[in-house]
Amino acid sequence: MGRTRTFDEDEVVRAAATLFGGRAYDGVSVDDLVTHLGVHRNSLYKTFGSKRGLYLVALRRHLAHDVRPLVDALGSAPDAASALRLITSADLGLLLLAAVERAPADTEVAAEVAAALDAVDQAVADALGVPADLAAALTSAALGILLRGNPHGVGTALAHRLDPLG
Amino acid sequence: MGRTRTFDEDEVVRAAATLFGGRAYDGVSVDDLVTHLGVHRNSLYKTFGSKRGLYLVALRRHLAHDVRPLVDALGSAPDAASALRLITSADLGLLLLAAVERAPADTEVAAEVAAALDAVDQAVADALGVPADLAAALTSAALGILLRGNPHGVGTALAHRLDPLG
DNA sequence: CCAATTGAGGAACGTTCGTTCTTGACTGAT
DNA sequence: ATCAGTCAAGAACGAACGTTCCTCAATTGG
Repeated sequence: MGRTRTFDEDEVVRAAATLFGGRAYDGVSVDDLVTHLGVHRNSLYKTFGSKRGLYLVALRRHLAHDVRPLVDALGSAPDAASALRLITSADLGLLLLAAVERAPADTEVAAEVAAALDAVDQAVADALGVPADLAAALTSAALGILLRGNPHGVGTALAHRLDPLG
Repeated sequence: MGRTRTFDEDEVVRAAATLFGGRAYDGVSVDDLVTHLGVHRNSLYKTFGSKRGLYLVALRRHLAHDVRPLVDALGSAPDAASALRLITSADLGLLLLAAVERAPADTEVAAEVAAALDAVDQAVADALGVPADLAAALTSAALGILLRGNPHGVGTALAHRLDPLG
């Protein structure tokens, strides 16, 4: 039944997530994808429908493979400092970029991002036993630290001050 | 000596900053700029050299008109909660977008953004008398809250918990 | 071994991008 | 009144974009 594939679909999605996590959506061209992903144009469109289709799949993979484990780990965070450390040491580049750049222009992306962040908030709230708004604040703070590349372990500095919160 | 301008240069730059603050750099076309700014293509290129030239001027205007006043106000912030409130209620859309989306691809943007954030960090550190890394953490936290649109006054929730810091 | 199906390969599509060119209208100084 | 200089107006440029089409190679079921 037809020729066998020479590319691994999950591998392609993973590489796409890396590319999209590194620069803006419009900064990654289909040529870039074809070149770096080891998949042919035709196969890309046959498999994912469009550039946006591949982006959505890559985003969902990022959420499933990078954010979900973080949420699970947060479930057993003993205090705010630990939670902050967990988030700030996670690889959330694509989520961040999606939130700032794509969500305002793509409601489907916005929904995925909001759901993912809500899950993180919930995990923080449950683990620390703090109100929802404070949990959201902690998540936001961690994202802000990630945004700046967590210079000089800045996350740790805040974490120490937040310990009494737990 | 020549025809008089029919557009106000500062008005154009201000409108450009608004546009660039609302969506990604590549999401704002020159056509968009020409349409919304009341300046003609030719004048745009004559005045700013290129789309990127206009972007840089708009970014610098944003830093001078929106970030600088924030830094000044932070100078007399009595405690961490006040500082956080000041930052989270500022209009920093373009700075945020520039930091996440443009800085990785444009070293000049990266330099402007880094300098601006450093100035905020410094103001926070001076006003509160806290170490540099903690000040940077506070700035980062505020940026993270802005990133999520400060839902339900989340900034305030964190601010109350940070009061003992001041 | 042939027919049917699916992927690979690459050229080509129309559109939109940022930028430039050409033309004409307006202004101030000579 | 004229001339040089600036701006407005919009057509037009080549390049790059996302997408589609066509042809050939490879694989499986009859």
